[in-house]
Amino acid sequence: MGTKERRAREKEQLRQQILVAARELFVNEGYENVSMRKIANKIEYSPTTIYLYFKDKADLLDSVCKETLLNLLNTLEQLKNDKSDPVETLRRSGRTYVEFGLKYPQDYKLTFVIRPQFQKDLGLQEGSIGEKVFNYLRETVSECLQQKRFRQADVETTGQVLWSAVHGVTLLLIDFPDFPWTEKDKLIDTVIHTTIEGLKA
Amino acid sequence: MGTKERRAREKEQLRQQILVAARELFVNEGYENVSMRKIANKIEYSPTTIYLYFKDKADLLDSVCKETLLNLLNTLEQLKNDKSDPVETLRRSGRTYVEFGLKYPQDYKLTFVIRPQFQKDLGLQEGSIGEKVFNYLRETVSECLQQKRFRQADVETTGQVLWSAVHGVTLLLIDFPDFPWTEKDKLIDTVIHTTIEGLKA
DNA sequence: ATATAATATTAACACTGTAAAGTTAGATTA
DNA sequence: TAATCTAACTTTACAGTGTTAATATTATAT
Repeated sequence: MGTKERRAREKEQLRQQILVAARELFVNEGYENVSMRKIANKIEYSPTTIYLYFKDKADLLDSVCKETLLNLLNTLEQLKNDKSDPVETLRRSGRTYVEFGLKYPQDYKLTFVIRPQFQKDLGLQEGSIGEKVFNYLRETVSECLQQKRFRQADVETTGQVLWSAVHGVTLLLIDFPDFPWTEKDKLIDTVIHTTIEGLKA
Repeated sequence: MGTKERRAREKEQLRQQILVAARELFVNEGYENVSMRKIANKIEYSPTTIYLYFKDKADLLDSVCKETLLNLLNTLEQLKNDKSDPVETLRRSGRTYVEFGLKYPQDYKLTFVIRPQFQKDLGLQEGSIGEKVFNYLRETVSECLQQKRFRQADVETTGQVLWSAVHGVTLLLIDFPDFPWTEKDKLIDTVIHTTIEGLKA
């Protein structure tokens, strides 16, 4: 009598299907240019079916972003395996973060710019994936501080400074692709290097 | 026979009226939540009248943003009057930039996040106000480098690193108001201080 | 076979940006 | 002064939007 389970599985499958279609469209055409009808068309269901699986369009965005954050978290955590120099880990985490943003620029903007606009009060609350990502940063920074590799400072502020730097350069590179940037890799490296040197000083 | 001039003046007046209404609505309700009809209502004209003055909604956004940039430029250039320490000027410019963003958060997002999305290929091209703002940064950085206050580096990269830092912290503070930030002023100061120290190292 | 529950669809509402055509008032010319 | 022209503005219309309520369909359990 596993029909219930099968149904639940099927239901979850369609949910995923919607999510996949939504992400693909959001990423390629931008959140605002994607209509519920477009998503529905893609999965060959009627538009209103989506509302049986997601509260509204913002909820759909929310779910897509959570996936993105999970993705980012996994990508970052792979770095922590080798127990080398924490400062080096931090540097590589920074690079990985920016590269993640540039590899999936629309995903990045969806998650870190557009979503906050729609989901007020999303303060990376407890248990959220966003919080886990920031915790990763906390831990890495914490090690650097414990090993006295940085000037004395609190973990929170230090983490936030680093986040600011990588967030800033990522968004600028995404949003102003035609600006006469310094060679991209050089810029990213310099941003991270400068910030880390600044934290030592 | 100054009727022609009067008419031109009246026309410009209405243009300004539209711009003022648009800015006010964009800033209070967000670009996406403002319809042409809302703007039209506010100025008590029919919606399509706006199209006699602006190509479309994105053009309206564009004009609002140009004003914002001019505003920012003026705010920054007031700092350059006192010919004190260039590093100090840079530090104060950074603070002023972030404060500007936090004082008019919607304006800031409109200009530095939303506009680029709508106006592809806007690379702060020659003669643009955006370019002038970056030129301000170039000059200030240049002085610091000439006076050997920073480690040897090129003006462009250095400017871009600074921009990344202030842009990053500004947007994070705007977009995640509920995140458990370090005390705001402390964070801003630390971001700028860290970056500048990093440039010295 | 029938009742029940789950799932999907149709129709509708109040909006959106904007193009095209129509109107009106004021200036220019005859 | 009367006719014409022109610039400014409005009306109407279209194709699209997110979303709700009512309806229909399908699959399961009795």
